[in-house]
Amino acid sequence: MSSLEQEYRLDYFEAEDFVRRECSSCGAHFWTRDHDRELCGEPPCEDYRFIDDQSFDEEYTLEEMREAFLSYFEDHDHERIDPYPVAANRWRDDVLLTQASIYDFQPLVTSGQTPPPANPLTISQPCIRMQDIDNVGKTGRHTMAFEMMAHHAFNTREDADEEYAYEGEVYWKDETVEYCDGLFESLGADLEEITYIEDPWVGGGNAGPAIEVIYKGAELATLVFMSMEQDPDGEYEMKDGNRYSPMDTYIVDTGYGLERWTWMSQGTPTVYEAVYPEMIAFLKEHAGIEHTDEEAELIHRTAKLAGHMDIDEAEDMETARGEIADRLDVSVDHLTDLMEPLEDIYAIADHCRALAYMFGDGIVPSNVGTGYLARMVLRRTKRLVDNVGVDAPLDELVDMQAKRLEYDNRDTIRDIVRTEEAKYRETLERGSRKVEQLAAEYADTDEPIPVDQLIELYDSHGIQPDMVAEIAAERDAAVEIPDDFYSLVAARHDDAGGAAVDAERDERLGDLPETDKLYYENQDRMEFEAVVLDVFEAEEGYDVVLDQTMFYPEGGGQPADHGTLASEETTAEVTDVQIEDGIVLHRTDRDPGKGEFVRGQVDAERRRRLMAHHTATHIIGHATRQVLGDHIRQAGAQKGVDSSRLDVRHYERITREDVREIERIANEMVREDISVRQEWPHRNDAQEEHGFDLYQGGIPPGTNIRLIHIGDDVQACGGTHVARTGKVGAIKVLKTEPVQDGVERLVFAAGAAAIESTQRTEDALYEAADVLDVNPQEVPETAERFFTEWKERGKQIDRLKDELAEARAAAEADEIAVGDQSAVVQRLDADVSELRATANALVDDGTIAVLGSGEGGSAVFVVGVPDDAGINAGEVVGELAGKVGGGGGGPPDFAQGGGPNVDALDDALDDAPEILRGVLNA
RNA sequence: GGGCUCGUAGAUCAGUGGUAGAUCACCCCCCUGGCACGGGGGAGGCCGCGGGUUCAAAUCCCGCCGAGUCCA
Repeated sequence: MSSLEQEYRLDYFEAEDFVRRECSSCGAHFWTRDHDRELCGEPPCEDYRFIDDQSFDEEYTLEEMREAFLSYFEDHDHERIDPYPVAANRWRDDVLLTQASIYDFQPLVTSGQTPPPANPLTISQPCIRMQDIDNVGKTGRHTMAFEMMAHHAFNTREDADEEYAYEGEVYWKDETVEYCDGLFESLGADLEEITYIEDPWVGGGNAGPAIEVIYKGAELATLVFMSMEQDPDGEYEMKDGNRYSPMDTYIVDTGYGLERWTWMSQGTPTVYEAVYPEMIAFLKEHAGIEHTDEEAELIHRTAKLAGHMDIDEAEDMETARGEIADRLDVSVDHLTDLMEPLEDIYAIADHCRALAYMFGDGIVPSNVGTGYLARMVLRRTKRLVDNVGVDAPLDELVDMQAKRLEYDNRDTIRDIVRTEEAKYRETLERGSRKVEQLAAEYADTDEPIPVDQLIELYDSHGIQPDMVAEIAAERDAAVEIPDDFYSLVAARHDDAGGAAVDAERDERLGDLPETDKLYYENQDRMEFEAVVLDVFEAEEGYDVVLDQTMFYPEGGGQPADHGTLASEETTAEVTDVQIEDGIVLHRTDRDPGKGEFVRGQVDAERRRRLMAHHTATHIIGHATRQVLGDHIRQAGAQKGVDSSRLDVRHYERITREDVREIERIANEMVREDISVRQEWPHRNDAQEEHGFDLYQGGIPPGTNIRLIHIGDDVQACGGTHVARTGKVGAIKVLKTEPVQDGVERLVFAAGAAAIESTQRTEDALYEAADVLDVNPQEVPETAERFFTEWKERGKQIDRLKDELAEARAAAEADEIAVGDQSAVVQRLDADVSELRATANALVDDGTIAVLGSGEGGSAVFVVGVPDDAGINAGEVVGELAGKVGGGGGGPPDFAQGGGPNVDALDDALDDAPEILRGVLNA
């Protein structure tokens, strides 16, 4: 094992006369110009020393600091790059939110498959980190939403075996530290105060040496030198216990917290007051928070110690607050009363900024993925707003941040917030009713509401246990919340994850050249000639590799082409086509023979339908965005021969009116017969010109990417398309359905399939009209009338049955005596409800009723007994039913039963008087 | 993507194999000068849809549709 210590002995440190020291408090190693320094400088080893103090030459606003940073690096040969969305799942599927600037370049750039947009580059990337959520507002420095300013350089080793999308070294550790130092100097910082702490970094399968940069008690930057990857045989063991070895690419990954730097320059009590002072002032005013001079002074003194209110470091919040109160010599209660409303307000401002980023970048609230995170943040914010009593609507608060961040979809953002708030309100109302019921149930007992009830309320109904306690208290019911509540919830979600292992692939594939893709050269040609390079035997049939092909392999939601491969001797059917590492595999039923010349013929009708549907998918997406708003983004798509579907992110159900409008716009695009253009620009140029919305179906690798233009609509797309929109013929939306909360599916048909589906719908309508014997237009009205009449008749029949039953009961039936009571035993073949009604009528007259029916292929009994007759109807029915091979039962005064043996019905009824007497005597 | 909860009158819900209920809202009547309240009466249900088990299913089982919620 080798140590990383050597990695930190930089020439720059040497030249600038730094010394390496060990912190006397935490033991960390750090570099400093101050040769007498004992402490590393980071809380909890030291307090904040910049509050109410001038730490740079000037005070900066957030915008000014961002500009100062970016222009410093521009002046030092870095290219400025526009920020990426906060929804990182738009270009990678391993994470949900952008948590650092390097996320923008993972995995394609960091692995060397794709060139960076510039090298070196500088950026200020909005980020959202949920893991610090409990610290937000309390420490004075934690935020959920922040901008990570950064400078990145992407390097490859001289002796790298493979080729990468960038070459050689731009710069490495010495220059990185020098830039950082230089930035401090340009702002007028006291360089003696800076400490560079050695803190190796590990994450996401990569690792490397790293340096934390501390100034006056605050961590202002992290300089990461990503240069190793996980490797069981690696020479370095890192703090996660895994082994790592050097990689061919090595990357400068820095992070400078914009908010911290701004705060440092201003020396305000908290970062929040430095970053969005107007919003804090607004919230204070609308929550009615005012402070005396004395209180304001105490808040200032508290702020300098707030670094200790870190739940990751402190045992718990109350203890931490207590320690601070001790040091300030005030009572904990006083301090808590003073600080808590402020902490809530800080958190609200921060959360609103996070929400503005999320909704501004097109995240739609949902029960899954990023949408779920957005929902959680919104609900948490709503609770804080209600808790501290801010008398302004939440959508206005979020809008304040959206305006500051210069989003232009602010109306949609407000709409989403309002919709989501309403949903939350309903959830709360539903939940409150449930809790009130439970509370009422347990209020009478001495028992508290059981924990498993609390878990269910949270897990299934979204009600926080403290909310349960609040409501229960009003109903005088007790609640005990266990400390490990959330781990109990987690225990209900035990995973039994089974990962399927892919079979190893034949090595021969690796030696074959990439297949020439003729389907991009001419999307209308269906015939071609090729040489069979190799044939693999598959489980069913063969996988044929050609030097070139017209067959489109399954991908981008477009199914594979079908067709034939014909050689001199044989014709093979192609039933599936896949692509692996650029090599197209044709699945066939026969072996065409390695080395043979073959003539390929693509099933033209199938391909034309798929092309029409693929082009139609782009058109429908474009039309949907126009109708529903710019936030509309593809969440998935599947093309087919008879219909296709497009899943889009949207926060409401798509209405019938929306569908009509989407269809209208889509078909207008078809009628305009717009040309469908493809091009292969450099990815950086494409992204520069069209932005991130290019990547509706994911981000393709490579230096150049394929774009499909349909009028204003531009998408990165690998599928095959018709040449002009007119070829699509017609587009018919067949239905819309919710796939999950926040995702709506549009199912539609194009071209011939559109006509066919319309015909099927019409056929159904005509058939219905035929049955009702009316015109198709009259079907809805007629159906409604029939349905109403049908219900009326049901009621009429019920009434008549009652009347009939009474009439039957009143009629002179053969009464027999059972003890001193009379009974009627009768067979009347009618349905159960009629028997019941008759029995009820007889019982009302004070007569025991034993009725049997053989209708419907089985024997049925109903036995009714007047009150205090001394006969259990259930027992009678039981015995009767036994005689027809079945069973029965019911309450003592009214029982039903039966059995399959209808032939024995009359005999059973003959025995009824005896049974009645027997039961009476028992 | 996975787990859990729920679909019964216009609304909110009870009913957990044996005659579909309550409260509010609605309609009519009584009480009142009028309103609120109060009293009496009435109307309103494919018990989400489809299958299965059973003599019998709102109730049990399976599938689907829909709503909600927690987790990744």
